[in-house]
Amino acid sequence: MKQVTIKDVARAAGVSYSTVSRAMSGSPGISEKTRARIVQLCEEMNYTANAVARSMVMKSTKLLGLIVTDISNPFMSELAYYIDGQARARGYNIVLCNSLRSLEQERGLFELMISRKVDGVILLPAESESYSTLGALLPRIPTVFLGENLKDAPESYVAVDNYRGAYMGVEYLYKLGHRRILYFGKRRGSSTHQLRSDGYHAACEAYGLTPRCLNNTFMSTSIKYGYQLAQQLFAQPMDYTAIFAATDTNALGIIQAAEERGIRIPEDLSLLGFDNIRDGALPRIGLTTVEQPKKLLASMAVDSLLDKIENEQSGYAHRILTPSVVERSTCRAIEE
Amino acid sequence: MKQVTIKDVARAAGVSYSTVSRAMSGSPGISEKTRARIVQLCEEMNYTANAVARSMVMKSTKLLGLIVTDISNPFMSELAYYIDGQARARGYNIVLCNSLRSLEQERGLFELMISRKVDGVILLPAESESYSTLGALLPRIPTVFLGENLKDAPESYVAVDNYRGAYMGVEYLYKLGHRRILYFGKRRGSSTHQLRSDGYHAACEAYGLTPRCLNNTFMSTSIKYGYQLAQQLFAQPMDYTAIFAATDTNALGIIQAAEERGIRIPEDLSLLGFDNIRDGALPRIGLTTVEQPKKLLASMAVDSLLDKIENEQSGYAHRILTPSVVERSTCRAIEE
DNA sequence: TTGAAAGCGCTAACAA
DNA sequence: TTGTTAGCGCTTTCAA
Repeated sequence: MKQVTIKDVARAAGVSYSTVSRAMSGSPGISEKTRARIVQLCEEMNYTANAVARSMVMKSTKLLGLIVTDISNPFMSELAYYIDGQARARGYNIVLCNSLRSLEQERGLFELMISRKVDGVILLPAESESYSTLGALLPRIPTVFLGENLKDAPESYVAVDNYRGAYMGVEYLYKLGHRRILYFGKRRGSSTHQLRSDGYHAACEAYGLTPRCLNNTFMSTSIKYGYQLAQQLFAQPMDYTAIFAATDTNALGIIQAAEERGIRIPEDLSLLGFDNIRDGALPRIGLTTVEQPKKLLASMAVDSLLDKIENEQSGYAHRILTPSVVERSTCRAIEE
Repeated sequence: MKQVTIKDVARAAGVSYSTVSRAMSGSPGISEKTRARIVQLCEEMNYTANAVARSMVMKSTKLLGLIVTDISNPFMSELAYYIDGQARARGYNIVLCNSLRSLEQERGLFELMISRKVDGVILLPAESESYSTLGALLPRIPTVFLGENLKDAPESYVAVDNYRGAYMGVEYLYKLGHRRILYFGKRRGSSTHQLRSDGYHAACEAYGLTPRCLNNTFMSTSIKYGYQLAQQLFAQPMDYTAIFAATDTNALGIIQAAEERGIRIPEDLSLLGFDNIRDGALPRIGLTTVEQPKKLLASMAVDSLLDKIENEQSGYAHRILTPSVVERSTCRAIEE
């Protein structure tokens, strides 16, 4: 396990170590002959440059921090997949951490990233409060927020237009003939949820519909909580023809509760989700939903961050992507 | 963005920088008074130790490489979640990479990990061939293979007992009354698949059943391929009462094809999976399956690796965990 | 209890 | 074209 260093190679080749460094890094000012000889020798000696030492000198680790709340969540793991691809294509690797949706943990991880000297961090925030919690830490390292809309905060973020997505969702259901649409699962403390809810209300107003909401009173969003909420809901008489779920995970919970209660989707009830997580595409589920373009979100986040890093831009950018409705089989047209 | 270094703090405190270092690292041989004063000053100055410089000196990055084939795969993202948790609890962070199930990529990533000087790597191999492809690289960095069974190779791994799991699966179906069980989706180039298939055959022999197999001829395993394979299968008359799918993803593809064909599960056909990915637990799916204990696999992989690193053990360990059957709703008892 | 100094492995400015 | 040398920010002997 003894590591071969640049010195060992230099000694063996009978040159100085700057020559070896030049040969390896492809810098100019070295004869092709020497370079070839040295590169060859490096192979033979199993020499691999020490990236830590290089980071030290270059003041760049070529590492990006990725802080997510929970990598086992399919929405986040899909984002992570694309982020890694894009980052690697540009010569960076990813240090991954889970904040467990705790502001405290998140802050600790952020400090860790600073001390690890990653070149920048992509943050899928634990809550919309994250921005203020992180406060003084933010200027110390290039950061882009992903997924959460920070409104006009002076910090880079990329997110989908949640307001518009919700608006489009209502529009879609309206055109299918639905007039009584329940909005399901809004959670406090998330600007994403707030915007979606606002979009829903605006669309209702525009189409002359009476808004009706069932909020999520739990701390986070998951299939389980969606299920529990839906159980309460279905205990009451059903005075709506469609449910617009704040997230796909909520929708999945609704499906489960409906199943148990003998409510058929979409025959008795139409269901629309938001996010387009992969599970929604599964057989027997076929969830119709508002899509977040995950690949695009990921690559824009990386590009946005690298712009900041490589061009040392001190400004910030807000990028808002447009969602779209993905039709599958949980919504149907009705005549009322 | 100018970084505050230990020197700045030392200057401000009017002490040498070794004193600051001692104060921060909690080493002995420094008066409580000075320590308190310096710690206080560090806070005020926003000093954060540079982990890269420390790695340089300590010859340890406190970083673990995690190479998976595809983090968006739910089985792997769940493992990654637990791995991060366990690693962080022990003071390490994770550098995540996707090999895209390419041996070539995987090798490149492995070299990258060596050059990044991560303290060790956890590898979810692209293929069973990975072990030999990596060959000469393996001795250069502590590694543990996760998920794939390396038989008696002199390298650490932790995996589930795939042979036994398959055996148990057949046993389970047998007790439900099934006598004609089709094994579905074995893929070449994976020792995991080979062992499961062997277990299936052994159990058939033990119970006097005639083995019957449909192999996956694609390069990898996914819902899509499972679906295509199942389409072919269902074009033929059905002379079996249960399918044992090599993986849950295969099973999900089967469900889809069955759905389209009007084959009811479990009324017309029982279906058993393997892995217990989270999607299987979804409403309307309720896949009965052989479970891999993911949390345990993850923490054993981390512990196994850290043992190797921290105790500088040069040996290796093989850890095989026992799977179990998770009953949900895709299998039923029959009388034949 | 504290300070001085060496050195981790590398890059780059400057000399030769 | 190549070599010499000064750091990068830190930890850790060894002396004081």
